Amino acid sequence: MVGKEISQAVIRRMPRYYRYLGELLDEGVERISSNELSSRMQVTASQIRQDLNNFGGFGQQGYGYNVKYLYEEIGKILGLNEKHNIIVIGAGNLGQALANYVKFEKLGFVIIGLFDVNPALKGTLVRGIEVRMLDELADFVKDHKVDIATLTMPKEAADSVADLVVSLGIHAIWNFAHVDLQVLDENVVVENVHLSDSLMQLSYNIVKSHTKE
Amino acid sequence: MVGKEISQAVIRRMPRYYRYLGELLDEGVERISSNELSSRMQVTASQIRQDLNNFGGFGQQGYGYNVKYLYEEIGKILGLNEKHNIIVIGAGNLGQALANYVKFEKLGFVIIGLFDVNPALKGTLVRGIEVRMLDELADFVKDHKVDIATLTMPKEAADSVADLVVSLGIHAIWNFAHVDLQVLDENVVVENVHLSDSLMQLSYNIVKSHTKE
DNA sequence: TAGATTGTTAATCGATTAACAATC
DNA sequence: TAGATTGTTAATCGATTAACAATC
Repeated sequence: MVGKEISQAVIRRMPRYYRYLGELLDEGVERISSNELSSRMQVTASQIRQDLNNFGGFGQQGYGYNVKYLYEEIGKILGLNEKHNIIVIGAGNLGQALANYVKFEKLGFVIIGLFDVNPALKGTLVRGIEVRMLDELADFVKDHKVDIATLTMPKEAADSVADLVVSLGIHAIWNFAHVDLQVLDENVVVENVHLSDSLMQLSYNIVKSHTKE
Repeated sequence: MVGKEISQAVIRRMPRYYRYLGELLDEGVERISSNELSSRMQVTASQIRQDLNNFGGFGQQGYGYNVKYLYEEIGKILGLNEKHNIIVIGAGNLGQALANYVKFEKLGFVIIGLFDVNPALKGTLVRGIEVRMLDELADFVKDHKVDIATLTMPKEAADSVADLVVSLGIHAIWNFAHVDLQVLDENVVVENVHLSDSLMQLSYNIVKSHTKE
């Protein structure tokens, strides 16, 4: 059954709600109204209520939202109630940086494997994880549950690696390669992080702010 | 003078146009119609024409767009005709990974300095750039033109470092710390890269694709 | 009960798509 | 000139905001 489709605009905001609720929880705040949250987050209270009601009625009239409950519910919506095993393909600087990120693990994303094609890296340890060669991936996937494949290799190689991971049954790709992956399989979800696009957007805004003055 | 405001939705698409036009240029394609580009990029031809016409009439009726010309014009819109000097504050794994990214340099973004507060890192060389201590930043900024400060430190420190760089006259921040920076100065532009938000969005889509089946 | 605040419907605003006159 | 394709206006669609009845 397919529920009513929730727009990407809403989904992009959910992690931010999750973060703010986490902070409130740390501060010991027990309940919060859409109005208070609104002034903290600089979004309208109306949007908060609309966004949340895409997923269910988490609040209570006259009371507001219970912080802990809402935090946990959003966590579930985002799939954070389950562990996700991640592999990183491309053990260069970025791949290693990602493997070293402790924060991800706190959210339930555990990096269990690092792969590369460069024989010089074989066996290198990154945060206790040894770098394997890409041709060992098929065997690795047989022995380990892999939920997400992170791609950090140069763009020229990205499409063929994406094909490989999909053929091995991995259904989620976190793509840092600067291409639009040609993944035809409908069941594969792809999330792109295009760092140079982000830098160009910043650069655009710099130009704009100069012409304003 | 302030021109009509161009929406963020449009600006987010510009780097993608730039990328596709670069590819066409490499392929030796001289001209392209909004229709051909449309089928390559999987967006509507109408949107392409609308987007471009926010910035000017770059095409020619009956002909289409000259690839080289349009590529260069979008480059100018994105500020890529000028070099940008970048410093990275936080010389941990991510900071070092960013400093090692050759791709940015090709786009005119040159990393000229690396800073940290950890004395153990002092003097370490990353791609020929030595890591300096954060208290040397004020002097560094006097001697070097710094266009963009990249923040990769833990979120707890991000706000005070943002204040520091702004007080030193840096007007653009590329923020990787997982907070919404409280920069009050209207003239400072901030671009956020929230990697864990991205991972959570992926995770959401994984959950969704499972419930669909 | 009265007051507060949600959940939800209606109104507005903005972004995308369609259509077509202008023009190369 | 005829054909092609832009630039731009008009129509549609979707997302945000406002309003308010439901209800705790």
